[in-house]
Amino acid sequence: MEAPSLSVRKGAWTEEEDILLKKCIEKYGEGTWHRVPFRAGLNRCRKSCRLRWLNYLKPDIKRGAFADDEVDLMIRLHNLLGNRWSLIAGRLPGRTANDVKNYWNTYLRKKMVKPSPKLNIEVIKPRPLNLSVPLDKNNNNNNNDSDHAAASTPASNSLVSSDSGNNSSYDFSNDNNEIMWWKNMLMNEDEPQGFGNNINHSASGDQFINEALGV
DNA sequence: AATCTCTTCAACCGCCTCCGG
DNA sequence: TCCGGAGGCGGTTGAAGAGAT
Repeated sequence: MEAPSLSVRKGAWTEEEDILLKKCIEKYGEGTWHRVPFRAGLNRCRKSCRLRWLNYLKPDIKRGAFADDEVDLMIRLHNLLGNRWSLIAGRLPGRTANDVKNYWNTYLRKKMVKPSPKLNIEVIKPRPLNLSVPLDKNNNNNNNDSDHAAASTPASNSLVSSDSGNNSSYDFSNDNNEIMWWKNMLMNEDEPQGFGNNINHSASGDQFINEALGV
């Protein structure tokens, strides 16, 4: 619960507040959000500070319209994960969960007027598949198929290659299982039987992600 | 030009999970 | 083991701008 401090400020952030928050994060780093309002001299709650930073002020945030390949990837991930916006955003470098959620609710939900049986997903429990095909770092196993655009896009590069840049997505370079799982999922998303067979539906997506991230 | 309606997206709210004491 | 605080997430709201009438 928030400390019922005398009238914590709400609503739109001012430029001045943004500057204060930015300076504070630059100085102390992210985290310990409960201390941020005090450190920054802001009359805002910790959640508001965190949200403002993550959704707007963070330097690597990508602004502007979603590219076709980002949308394609988003749809595929949504088919796999459901409304797990933070997980989806984690695979879209520079995009925030809020961006993804807003985009989905604004544009894509309209298109999915009635959820097809395929979209009526029970959230799968992602886990690495045992693929015998070695993963080519250039992802050339199936890249002749235009429908697999996601696998050759900058966004998805973070899925299949070492992503040592400063974006916030997970660096999969040390986890071939993770790489292969995602690769397989994205490529076979049109063929439910393609990924359903080897999946243990007893675990949760979170569990998988945690395992994959080694947490 | 004025008013109404729709769209967009930043921000808030409430809940859940995790972790340390 | 229990409890409280902090972090994080998804759903929802509402203000502002754009477009339509």
